[in-house]
Amino acid sequence: MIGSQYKDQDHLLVALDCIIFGFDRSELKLLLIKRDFEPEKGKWSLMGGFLTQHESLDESAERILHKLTGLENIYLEQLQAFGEVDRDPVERTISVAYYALIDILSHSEEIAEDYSASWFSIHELPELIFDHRQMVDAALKRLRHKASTHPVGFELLPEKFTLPELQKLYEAIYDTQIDKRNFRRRMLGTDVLRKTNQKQKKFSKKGAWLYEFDSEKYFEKMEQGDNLVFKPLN
Amino acid sequence: MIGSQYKDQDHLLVALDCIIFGFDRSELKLLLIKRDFEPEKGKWSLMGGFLTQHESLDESAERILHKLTGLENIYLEQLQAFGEVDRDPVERTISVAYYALIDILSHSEEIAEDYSASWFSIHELPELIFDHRQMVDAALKRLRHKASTHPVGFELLPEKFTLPELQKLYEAIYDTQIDKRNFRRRMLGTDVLRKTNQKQKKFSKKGAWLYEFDSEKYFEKMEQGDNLVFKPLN
DNA sequence: GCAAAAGTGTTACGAATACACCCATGA
DNA sequence: TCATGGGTGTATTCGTAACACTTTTGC
Repeated sequence: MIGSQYKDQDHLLVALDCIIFGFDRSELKLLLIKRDFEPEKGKWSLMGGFLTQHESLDESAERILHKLTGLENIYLEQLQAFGEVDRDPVERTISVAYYALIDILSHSEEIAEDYSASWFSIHELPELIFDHRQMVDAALKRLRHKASTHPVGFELLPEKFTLPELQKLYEAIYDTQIDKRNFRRRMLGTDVLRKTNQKQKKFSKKGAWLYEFDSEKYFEKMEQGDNLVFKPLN
Repeated sequence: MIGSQYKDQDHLLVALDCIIFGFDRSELKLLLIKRDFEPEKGKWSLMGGFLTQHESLDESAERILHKLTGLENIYLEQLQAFGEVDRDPVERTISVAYYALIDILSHSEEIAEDYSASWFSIHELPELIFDHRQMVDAALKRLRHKASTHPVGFELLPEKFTLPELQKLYEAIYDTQIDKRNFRRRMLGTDVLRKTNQKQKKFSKKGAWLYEFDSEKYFEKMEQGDNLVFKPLN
C-alpha cells in the first residue's frame, strides 16, 4: 500500500506566521507588514505564507521569513498551531506560528524599506488581522519563559555585547527593573559568557567590556545536566 | 474578495495524534493502539486521525480521542506541530500532537477491549511508527514542566485522592523519590487542596484523608498573580 | 572637577533540604 | 502485639534580594 494515498480525507491550507522579535538596544519590538491583499488589505499582519508540499514546517518558516525580510540564519522556533475554523475568513486554513529573534541594528539593511515592514514597540502594537494578536501574546509568553532558562537572549544582541546592554534587554523582555549587581552575578555565574579584551565606548566615557556567548561551554554544561538560570532577579 | 479562495496553494492532510498519559496509582503509562491498516500495520501507534474541514484543531483532537477510546471531557492540550516532509510515507501529512491526561482506573470501562488499545509503562514502550516516539518524548518533557507549575497532576487521579497517592503520581512523573514531609508541606502550602472528611482505607489500616482540588481557590490565586509551585522537592 | 555610566561585596531573609519518630488500625 | 502505611516538626544550608559606594574618563 505504500505509495498510495489516504482516501477521502480533507486536504487544507497550512499557513505559517512568524512573530519576529527584535531589540534595538532599548526596546523589544515586533516586525509587522502592511497586508497588501484582501481580505483586511492595509491592516497590519505578521509575516506569513503557505506551506508547500515539499518542504518541512521549519524549512517553510525559514523560506517565508527570508522572502519577506531578507533575513537568513536567525533563531526560529515553532510556537504552536492555531486552528479555529473561522480564523481566516477566505478559506479554512490552519496556521503554524513560529517566533524569531534578531538584533535589529545588525539587520537593518536586510530588512529594507521595500519590504514595507515596520518595527513596533510591543507596548504599542497596532490592530492585527485574524488571530495574530493571540499569536503574539503566546509568543511573548513563550519568549519570557524561554529566556529565563535558555540562552536565547543573545540572539537579540550583536555577537559582542556589554553587560549593561544585556541587562537592558532583559529589562525589556520582562518589562521590569533589575538590580545591576544581582544581574551581573547571575549572568556571569552561568559561566557561559566569555569576556573579550575590547571595550564598548559608545555609551559611556569609561567604556564597558564586551562579552561573547560561549556556546561550547554551554553545550558542555547541558550535557552534564546543569540547568542554568538566566532569569532576572529582584 | 472575501469568500474567494487563496489561489494556487498546496492543500495537504493535517493529522492529529494524541499522546494519552494515564496513571494507575503506581505507574505513568501511555495508551497505544495496534495500527490496523498499512503502512506499518500491526505496529504500535498513538491515537490519530485527520482534521476535517469544519472543526477546529481542538475539536478534532477531542473527536478523534472520543472515537478511538470512548473518552470524553478529559484534559487535552496541544503540544506542537510535526512537519517533516517524509514523516508519513503514504502521503505528505503534517501532524498536530495533543496530549491527554486521565486516571486509568476511573476510565477502564470506557477504554474497552474492542478498541484494541493497551497501556504501556513509559519505561517499556514498544517501537512506534513514524515520528511518534519523538512526539512522546516531547509530551513527557512538556508534562514534566507543566505539572511543576500548574495543577494538571490532578487530572491523572480520581476526583478525591490521598496525599500518598498524589505523591506516588509525582514520583512517577519525575521518576524520582520525594520526601514525604517536604512533599506534603509543599502541596498543602499551595492552598488549593480541600480536605474532605472521608478517609481512604484501601491501602492501609489507618486510612489516609481524601482531598479534592479546589479549582475556585486556584483561579482566585491565579487572578492575584500568585504563582504556585507543585514541583517535587528533594 | 564634575557628570555619567561601569563596576564591585556584604548582609539579611526566606525557601529548600535533610532528617526520625509517633499514630491508628486490622489482622 | 505487631506490622503497615499515615502523619507530623525542626535545624541547617543555600540561594535570593536588598542595598551604596568607588572607578574611569571625556568634557
